[in-house]
Amino acid sequence: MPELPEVETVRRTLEGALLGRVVERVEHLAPHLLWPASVSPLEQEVVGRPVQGVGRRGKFLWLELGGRSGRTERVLLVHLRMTGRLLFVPEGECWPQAAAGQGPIGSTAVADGRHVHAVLRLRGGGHLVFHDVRKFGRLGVFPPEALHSLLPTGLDPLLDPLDGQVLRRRADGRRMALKALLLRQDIVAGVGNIYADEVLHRARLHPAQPADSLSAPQWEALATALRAVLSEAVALGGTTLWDYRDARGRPGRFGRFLAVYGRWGQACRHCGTPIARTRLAGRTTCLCPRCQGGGWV
DNA sequence: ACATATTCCTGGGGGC
DNA sequence: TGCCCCCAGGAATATG
Repeated sequence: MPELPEVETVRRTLEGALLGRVVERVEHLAPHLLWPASVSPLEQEVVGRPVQGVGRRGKFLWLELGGRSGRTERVLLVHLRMTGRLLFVPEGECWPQAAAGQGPIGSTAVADGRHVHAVLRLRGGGHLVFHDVRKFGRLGVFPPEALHSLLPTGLDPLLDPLDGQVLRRRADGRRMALKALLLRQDIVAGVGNIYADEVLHRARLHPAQPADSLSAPQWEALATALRAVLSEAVALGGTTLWDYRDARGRPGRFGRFLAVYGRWGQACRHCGTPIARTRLAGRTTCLCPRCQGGGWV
């Protein structure tokens, strides 16, 4: 599922493909896709505007759309949630095939274009396609000054300065389990279920450990693990377990370096102990009982 | 103020 | 083979 590294990979792919391109037409727009607060009608708000930039914060992604003033006059804000894909389809390719992606995983059941919920046709050829099997993804147009109120307030580990002290201040004495803390977008923005488990394993911290029980070195280890794991994942184009594809239909390559997520029953790469699976904060949670020991439930 | 449950949605897998 | 049920989860919302 797209978390920070996957969204950042999509952002980079789109930046390379869309800068300077002008939206010519909007097609196949499904009403359920729209954020209720989106400026409408969407087509009127985006047509004729050039893409001036592609931004990201946490798991949110946006296209900066220009206008007569030369400045960014609108943003097209996107959240992919569980199975959303933003796909750039160059001139000459057709979008149902591009949505299917390549490779062995997730390449079935989406080849017919059933799950395409919006298409932005670009002047001079090519499309931007929003594809989403589970329809959780959202998209909307907003004035750029509205962006700050829509984005998550948490620290983005790859955009904001982050160390142990900053993280501890953000946690603000909360007693909640570390896993639940990492999933909160108003504390750390961009971490989802996979990277929460990976980061905690890297930091040698138990997912159930209460946040208010961490020592200063443990906060430091957590901050370091957040920056390290997320940037390593970005460098490999993110993780594809099932559905994720970048904006050119390519799967991520970080999956084979996962330490714990999806590896229950297999040996911990660090100590050989079988990886355990449990349920925490309502989520499947994977950990090494030895590396991340400490007696927490 | 915190924690847990529910909702949205579909495809895939297990069980019978 | 074909049902039925459950599971996966990001984030908003509701309830305890």
